[in-house]
Amino acid sequence: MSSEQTKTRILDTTWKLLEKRIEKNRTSDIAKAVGISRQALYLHYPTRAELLIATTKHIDTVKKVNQRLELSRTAGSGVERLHFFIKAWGGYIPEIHGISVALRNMRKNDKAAAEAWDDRMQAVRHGCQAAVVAIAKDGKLKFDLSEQIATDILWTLLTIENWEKLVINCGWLQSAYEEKMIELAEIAILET
Amino acid sequence: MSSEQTKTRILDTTWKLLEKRIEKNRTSDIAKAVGISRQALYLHYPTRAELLIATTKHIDTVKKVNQRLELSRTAGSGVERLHFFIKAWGGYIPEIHGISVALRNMRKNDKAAAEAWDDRMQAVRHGCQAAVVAIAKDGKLKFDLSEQIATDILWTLLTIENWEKLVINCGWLQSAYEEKMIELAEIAILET
DNA sequence: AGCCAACTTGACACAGTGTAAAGTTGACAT
DNA sequence: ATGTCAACTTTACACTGTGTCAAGTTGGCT
Repeated sequence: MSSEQTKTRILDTTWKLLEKRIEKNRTSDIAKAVGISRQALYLHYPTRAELLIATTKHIDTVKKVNQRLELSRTAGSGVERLHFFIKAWGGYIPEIHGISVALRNMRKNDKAAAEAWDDRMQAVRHGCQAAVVAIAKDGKLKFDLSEQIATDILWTLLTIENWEKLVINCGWLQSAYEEKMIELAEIAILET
Repeated sequence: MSSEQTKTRILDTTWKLLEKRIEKNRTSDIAKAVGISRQALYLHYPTRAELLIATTKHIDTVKKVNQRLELSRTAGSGVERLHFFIKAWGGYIPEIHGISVALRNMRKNDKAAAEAWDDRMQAVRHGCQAAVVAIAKDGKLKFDLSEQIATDILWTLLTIENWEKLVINCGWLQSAYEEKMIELAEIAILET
């Protein structure tokens, strides 16, 4: 078994494991699920944080997140761009929810995990900002909002935590979440 | 030193400790700060979760949270009630932020902590619901929103996580947070 | 035959929580 | 003044999960 093959198996297994049962996250559980020893796992990913970060990147590659977000870049208007972005990111959240919980839970203890999480959130913020800038260019941004404040609001609305609250706690359908988020984002930052 | 006096000292110290430095949360740190041995701490609060939960209740008592929320109950209109509630709860978040971080961090491992946290969030939800019901009674609720959906939205807007994002991450002033939340809540659930 | 990469087994260090047990101290009751 | 009791101390240890260390196995390649 080549090192690369095993690494891929590890990432796929970690992904699947985190996707369903949120418990049984320990390195020993993951190793068992992959079918290798815990030490072999450490051979490939020296810390739990690195494993989770690699898994996140793996999911991004497989799910082609960049390609999804590409759509919003080609949008004609700022408002259209906002729609595409919310659908792309909002629709991506369910795919990364499992791993995001694991990564988030490590933040308090692990600096590397905290940085990886923050990086990801900054990437989302950039997406929000791009939509806001496009809207401002169209003259559609609410008159009393700076681009920064509008970005703050959009970024806050679109957190994974808010998705969790609405879809998991409140039982909203994914489609309802996406529609409502678009509606809320619009009334929050667009001039009517 | 009577047991009650010591318990109060423990709760006050835990409160102060969590208010500033978020690190140095360990039972040994708390005991040291109180000036007693770690075992004496366990004598009064047998688990960390119980200590944190007791601290939360202690803060509620000292800060008279019920009294604050009372105001919104005496409001004339539904909209007024919404304002009072957002100001009361939104203004309370900074007071409990430290302890809320600690309690939240325990959720994944500790059932008692998870329940205490969820209880608290349910209490907030009830406040949101009461405002929504009052607004609906005035005929001011958005026509396409059920009371439940409106409550979900309000509840989600007013999470501690969103406060953190805006006030801590984005650097908003507390006053800006409160004003913006009132504005957002209004445009999200009120019929214009 | 010899080598090397991928793996295994087993032991152990470390942090933080919680338990157990034996000893100290000071107030208060008789 | 003596005994008792509650509040506390010190010391030691169990447990979980992460990460380290070291020695051994296995199978393919040259």
